[in-house]
Amino acid sequence: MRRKTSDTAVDVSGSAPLYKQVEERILQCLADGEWKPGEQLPTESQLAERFRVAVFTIRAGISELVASNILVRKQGKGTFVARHSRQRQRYQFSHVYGNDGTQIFPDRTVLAFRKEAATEVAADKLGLRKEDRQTVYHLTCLLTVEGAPASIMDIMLPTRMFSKLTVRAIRGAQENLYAVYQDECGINVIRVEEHVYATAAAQDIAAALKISTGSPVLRVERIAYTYQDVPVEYRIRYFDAAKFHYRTEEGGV
Amino acid sequence: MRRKTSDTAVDVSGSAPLYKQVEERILQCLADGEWKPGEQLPTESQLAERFRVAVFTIRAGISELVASNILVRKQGKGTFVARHSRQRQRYQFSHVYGNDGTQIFPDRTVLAFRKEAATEVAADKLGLRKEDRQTVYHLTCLLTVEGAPASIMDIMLPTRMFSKLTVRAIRGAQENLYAVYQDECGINVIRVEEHVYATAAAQDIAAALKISTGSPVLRVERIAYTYQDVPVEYRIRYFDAAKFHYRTEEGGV
DNA sequence: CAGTGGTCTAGACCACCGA
DNA sequence: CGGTGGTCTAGACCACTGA
Repeated sequence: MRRKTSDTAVDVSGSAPLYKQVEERILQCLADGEWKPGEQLPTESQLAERFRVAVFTIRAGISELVASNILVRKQGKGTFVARHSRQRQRYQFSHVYGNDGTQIFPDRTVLAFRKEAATEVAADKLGLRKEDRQTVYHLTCLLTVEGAPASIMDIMLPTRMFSKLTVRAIRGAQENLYAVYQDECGINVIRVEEHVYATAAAQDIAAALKISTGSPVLRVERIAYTYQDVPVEYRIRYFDAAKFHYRTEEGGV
Repeated sequence: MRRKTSDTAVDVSGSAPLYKQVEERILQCLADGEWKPGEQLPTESQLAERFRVAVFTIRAGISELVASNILVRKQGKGTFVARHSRQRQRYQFSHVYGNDGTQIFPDRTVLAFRKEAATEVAADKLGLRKEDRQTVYHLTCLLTVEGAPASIMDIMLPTRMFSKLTVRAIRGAQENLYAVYQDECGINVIRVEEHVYATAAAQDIAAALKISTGSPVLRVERIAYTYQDVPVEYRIRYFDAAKFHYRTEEGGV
């Protein structure tokens, strides 16, 4: 009598482990918007009852999502959907550092925000199908550090998903843009993929960064994904290579 | 009677959780060389007995080390110290991709291997103290993909740690150099830190890569660490930016 | 104080491995 | 077949939170 067969919750017929199914179910609830960023999930006991498994099994499922920064546990309070908050873990995905080794926290100035037809490349990166209206919001920003230009940034966002986005919200955002995506559009970025290229600065880039044409720049392309691997943002940033580099870490205790 | 006070194994006096202590203890055994790369650890029951905790607690500790790629579990066989094997997970730390999106698996040609005084930079990166003999093995390799030069690589290794290293072993290695470090010198790399710079190719680099002087190159610096954050390798690679880029991923289910 | 997640135990059965 | 890790249960106490 180890398992019950009349579960309304989890499948038992020899498939994946229960805790994996729990994880999957929770992920589905998140994708469906049942629990939105910042909100509290039911307690572990309640989830155990709902899914008809032991608390341990719920914990195992939640643990995987906590490790992925999708949920956060707060002892004594509850389990919550992670936010790209202004304070905590801000710049979670930022890998660009000053060449003196310090992490940078640039200021953002919106240079342009317009709706336009997606370029072929952008449509491809964002997985926009021909059938869809292939329009995107195109945001161009200048990033500065202590007043000096550090980077020029172009962002493409599918208009279909970001219909509620306003330039006002972007301008008002003090920190992470992903917090804006969450708050304004209910879109939760949970994974990013970055490609880093070394190039010589084209004329327009050089002008924006106030460096000479042809000097080395880092080009950082990013595709950001939400649940179920749906791409939501395509971003290109250029950095003056004389001042900045890209840093990663892998492995470790 | 939840815990015993006469443990020979773990500390109970209100400090870290037992499973963290287990993790720490295992890590210490690894650093001490009690279990070497590829070897099998005692079974979970045996460890539970040795550390005087429940199997669950052992599992929790081991799980963290498995997540860090330091141990591997094989169902039905046992738990083993992870190896930088020739087949599985080879190029665990490699983030360089062809610009067409394919991961590269270059061939390695040793151009030079000599013992020399560490430069100031290298001594710094490798944490060599003034009191120590600051000598390093300096390995220079050419990496090629289908015969075409892809990268020039310089590696600095403290001679004190790598006294058993031979150029023969390096030349004979088909795959990952870290497997050589393990097999020949008993040194286990568990973490790497990389810094990626965009630069214009200097004359010697350009010549080695058969590109024109001043064209954009990626410079990838790496510091590799073993247990307890001891740096063991300082590596610099240059790639033709027209053919290669650097790729990372973060987050995700 | 009650309720939450955090840690831990004892014990069960399962899936896989190799002799 | 016995031994390994993989999953799961039921239940306990602890540490933290906020009313």
